[in-house]
Amino acid sequence: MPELPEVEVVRRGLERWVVGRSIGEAAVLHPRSVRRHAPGPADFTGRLAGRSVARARRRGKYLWLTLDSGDALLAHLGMSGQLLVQPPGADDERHLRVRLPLTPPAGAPEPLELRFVDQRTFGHLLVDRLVPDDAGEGLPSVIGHIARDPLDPAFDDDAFAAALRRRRTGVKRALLDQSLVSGVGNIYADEALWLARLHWARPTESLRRPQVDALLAAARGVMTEALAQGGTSFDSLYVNVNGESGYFERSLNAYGRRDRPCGRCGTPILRETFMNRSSYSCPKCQPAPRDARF
DNA sequence: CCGGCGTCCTGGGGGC
DNA sequence: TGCCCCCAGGACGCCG
Repeated sequence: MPELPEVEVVRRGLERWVVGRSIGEAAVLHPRSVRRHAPGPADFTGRLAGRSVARARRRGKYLWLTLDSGDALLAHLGMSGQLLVQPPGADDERHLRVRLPLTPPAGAPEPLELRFVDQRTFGHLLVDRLVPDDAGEGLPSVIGHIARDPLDPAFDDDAFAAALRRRRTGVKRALLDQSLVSGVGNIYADEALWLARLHWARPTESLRRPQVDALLAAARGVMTEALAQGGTSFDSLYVNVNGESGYFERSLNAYGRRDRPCGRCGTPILRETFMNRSSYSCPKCQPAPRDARF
């Protein structure tokens, strides 16, 4: 499940392997993977052909390649998406959805392919115009509503705290709302809440500023640590986004740990269903509020 | 306008 | 052994 750290690892891989190359004739092997490209697969392919890649950028879980046309190739990996850089002769992956030939810059050694592989097709690619954002930088128009993420230097803690307390909902639902703060998914939400000793159903309007600060610090800490561990595996030709950064095996305190002892107090971790997904928490360190909001 | 629910999708695993 | 159901969940459309 790629969240911010995994997507950032992919972005770094794209920066290394794709920036400076040109895209050839793309092949859309599964139309669902470009379903958000409204003009359809042929237009998708046409707007990429011959364009060179200038930058690899990211906001939250979205990442995009800026093109010399003023467009961006925007990607969301969903639950199971991968972007792989392969030699053109490599066997097709079982769930290969889109193939993007990369022509080398003059004098560069070998041709490559960028491949979008996605078992469950929750992810997608699209080509979109870049429009200026609030800082005057280019942002794909369709993600104008996506907030900055906690690792973005321009993330505004004060504005976040104020917006959070204006909400009338539970704190985990707010953390997962990408228009409020981006990049946080189910795993890092549970980990950040455990670190900040907050229950997922805690009403946002009842959070005091020190608790908001603790929550942000926890989210930043857990994502920075995951990034440090995941960032070690992208120096091969493969852009690593298997969603298992090694972080998961060693360092999770709450997520997926049902009935296992809390690392602080030993109380068995509780699994509850919320928003059609699992929430893991320590019932002692993160007691449910009386005025729980879901 | 905003909160919150339903929906999309596939492979792995458990139960019988 | 095979079948069926459940589970994983990000983001958007839509409803109240």
